[in-house]
Formats: sequence, structure tokens, C-alpha cells
Amino acid sequence: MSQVRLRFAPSPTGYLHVGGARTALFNWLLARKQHGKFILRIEDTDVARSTQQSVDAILEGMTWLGLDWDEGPFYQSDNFPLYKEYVQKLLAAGKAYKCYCSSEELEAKREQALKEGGKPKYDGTCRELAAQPDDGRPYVVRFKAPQQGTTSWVDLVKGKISFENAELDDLIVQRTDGTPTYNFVVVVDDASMAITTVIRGDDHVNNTPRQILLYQALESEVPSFAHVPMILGADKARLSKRHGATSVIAYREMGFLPEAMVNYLVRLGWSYGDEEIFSLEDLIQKFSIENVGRSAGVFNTEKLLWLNAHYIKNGDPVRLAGLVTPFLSERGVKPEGGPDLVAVVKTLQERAKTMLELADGALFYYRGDFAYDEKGAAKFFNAETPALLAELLGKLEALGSFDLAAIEGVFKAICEEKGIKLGQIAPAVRLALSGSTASPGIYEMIEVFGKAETGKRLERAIAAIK
RNA sequence: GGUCCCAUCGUCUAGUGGUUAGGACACCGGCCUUUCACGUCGGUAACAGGGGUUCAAGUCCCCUUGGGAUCACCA
Repeated sequence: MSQVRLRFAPSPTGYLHVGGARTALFNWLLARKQHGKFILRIEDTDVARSTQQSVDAILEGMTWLGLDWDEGPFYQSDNFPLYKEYVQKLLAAGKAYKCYCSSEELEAKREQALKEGGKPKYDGTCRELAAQPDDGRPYVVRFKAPQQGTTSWVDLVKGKISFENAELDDLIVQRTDGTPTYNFVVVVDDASMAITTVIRGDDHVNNTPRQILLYQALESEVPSFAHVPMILGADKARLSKRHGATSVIAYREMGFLPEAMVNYLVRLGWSYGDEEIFSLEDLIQKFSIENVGRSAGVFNTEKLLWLNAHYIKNGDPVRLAGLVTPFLSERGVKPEGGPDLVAVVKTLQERAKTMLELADGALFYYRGDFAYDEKGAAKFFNAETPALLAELLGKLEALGSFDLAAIEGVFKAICEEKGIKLGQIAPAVRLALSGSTASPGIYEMIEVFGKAETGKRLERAIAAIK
């Protein structure tokens, strides 16, 4: 069997949408799994709405997710001559005809039909017209679709789907201005690129019978189709901006990791037993289009967040340090000169659900001029505190090796000597070091700060209490 | 409205005729603990409804209901 060829064919009229990203992911996965090719094609036949900026945004999104392509990006706008040629072929073979109806006329007929409860399909006025000499009258080219019989296919995710040809009308393949239309272009491209499997959103199932008919008219092999369900918002309506972010890149900006996004997206509609965590490598091995569900799924940020937290928790601190840096500079913090960022990240990994939270959590390490949490100060800073902190400071400074165990030893010693509990000193230290009542572990913070900075902060607190 | 598709906890899902209907997120409790988290243990929670078929139906068929998609010289 020859190798599979799949494609992702976004139209460059906006950002890479999470739904599009999932479609791209499924295509990519299948191509990789079956050692086939993954092709990127930009569907920009609508010249007015397509922008290079959108193309860049889409490529950026795919690259961020780790989806690379073997061929392309191809631009449909480069293929206009090819489409023209195919239109001529259809015309010559009597499989298409020129239609002189104006769009105003058609619009009126449609409304009329709709009003009378009929079908708003083309009435076939020009269908049987004899070939007309080109006298300058504007025309579109319509595909002469069969009016009897049924068209069906076995969808890789939905099973057998059939349509009565009588329900279909003669779609326009070439506009008045000579440019080709979507349904036609997709077929010509998929055929000429020898695409074997088309995975796309199920908003395309209604286009599929027309496209199959077109393949047949063009005498091309019909690829297999897999229509994956839509992604819905919490109210079960098609996911849109009003449900929150829909752009993949927006998720990066909100501090999500690409592996979390990929993992979330793939599990939305696909499953592998009880497993939840999948890397791209796992997926190449485990993914199969047969296990994609047939029903639409609701995009659930909570679960994405959980996955993101998982990947942050288990991520490489060096990489995370690199990723958090831009978020820190947005907050006016540059780690140079402060505690080692990698060490800082390690203390925050299990406490952050997003890189944004990680950045916020790291701020106090690099800012020594914070105000102490009011309630915390009222509760944990008291008359005894300065002496205790001073005692602690002295013992810490006397320490030889400044590691976790040694630091913990100091606290133990103080508690024993003073006959107090850890709870009588720890919260004050936490407040002194971080300004907050919620922070990483005290010993960890002290180790990360080192003697000098720990000393500075302890002194500052002592002074503040007095 | 026509056509097409879909239907298991709130959400993502497992389930392919015989299960105490399983897992995950979220939620609620216990434990762990220097805080917050992490972790861990446990709990609440679902087969949309009605007819069939069958010894047996979440699983097969039909209808109803509900949801979604699409009906452009957009893609």
C-alpha cells in the first residue's frame, strides 16, 4: 500500500483556532503514525479576506504546538491557472455550464422559495441552455450535478453517510470574476496533491457529497473522509470568542504549555482506555482515527488547567525558567542579580497552574521592598518576634553548609532551646522572607536566597516590627 | 423550514448483549503538613424519554425529545 497523505488546509482569515489546531493535530498524528506525509495548504481563494498576517499567525501556532509539515505551505492563490484549466475541462465535457442568472435574481428566488417553505436551491434555469457564445455577458460556471441517485461514503469517524442527489443543487465552481470557489478548489487540490485521507471538522459533512461528485466528474480517486466533531463552549454552542480565548496563541500568552494544549486537545474527542497523559511521542504510537468520538465536545478550561499544572510540575526547571522570563520582564523583573531563576522555579513548580502564576509567584524573590501582608503581620509579628528572628539569623550565619538539612536543623535547635513550637516562629519567617502567608517552603526559600539575602530580609522585618 | 449528524456523571470519556456502569477534571470530606500547594485516601454524581428485538439492552432497531452543523458568486 502506498503511503498516506494528509493535509491541514486553513483559510488565512484569522488566528489558529483551537478547533483548527485539533484538526491539524489529528492529521499530523495520523501522518506520523503511518509514516505518511503531512501537507500544509493555505486556502486563500477569498483574496479579500485573506492576509499574510493570518498565515503567519497560523504557522506560529502550529510551530508552537510542535506540528511540523512535510510539504508546503502551498497557496491556492498560486494555482488559479490550474483551476481554470479544470473548469474548462468540465465545460468541454458537458459536466458544467455557464449560468447567466444574476446574484440578485438568485437571492430573490431563494427568499421566495424559503418563504413558501421550499428548498432554497438553484432552480436550474441555465442548466439546459445551449452553449453560449462569449458575448461579454457576465456568467458563473456551475457544476452539472446528477439529479438522481444517492451519494454516500463511509466516514472514518461517523460511519456510513448518504445524501440524495436530488437534495443537492448545481454549485458554482467559478465566479463571475473568473476565480474558483471553495468546494471546487478543495477537490482539485486534494486530487492533484494525491491526498488519501481528509480529516476535517464535521461542519464539512454537508459539502462532502458535492465534492465526491466533483471527484467523479474529474475522474479522480475519492479520498477517505474523517469528519471530527466540533468543539463547543460551556453553553454547548459552537466555541467562539464569547466563551473565552479561541486562539491557540492566546493560550500561550496566558501561560499554557504547548504539551498541555496538545494533550488537552487530543483528549477532547479521542481516548485511549483510562489514560489521560500523552506526549506527542505517545500519541504518534497510540492515536487512531477510529477512536475519535462522534459527538461534539465542550471545551473545559478547568481540565486544561489541570493538565498544564501537571506539565509544569513535571517539567524541566531549566526550560521553565526560560519560558517564564518573558512573563517576568512584563512584570518589570529581571532575574539577573537575584536568586538563581532555576532554583526559584523549582520551589514554585507544584504551586503554579500556569506560567503566569509561576511568574507572579516568583516576584517576591526579586523584590525586597514589598509590604507585609496586613493580616499576617498582625497575627505573626509580635513583641517576641524580633528576638527570635535575630536568634535565627545568628545561627544561620554560623552555618557551614547552607543546605536544606542544615537550615532545618537550625529551626529545630531554636525550637528546642526556646521551648517553642515551629508554628511560633515559622509564619513570621515566611512573612519576613516573602511578605505573604502563602509561599514555598521556608527552608527552600532560605536556601534559594542564600545567607546574604536571607539576612537582609530578616533584618528588614526586625526593623519593621520595632 | 429542508438535509445531515449527535445523545453515559456538571465536563471529557471507558463500555462493542450478561459490569456493583469504570477512569479523569471539577466539587465535598479525611490524612499528610511551617503556610499555600503537591500527594494520598474516600465521597456525591450518568446510561434523555417511549416502544420494540432478545432468556438478557447503556450496548441492536424504530419513534419522540433535545442539541449541533449546513443550506452563498465565504472557506
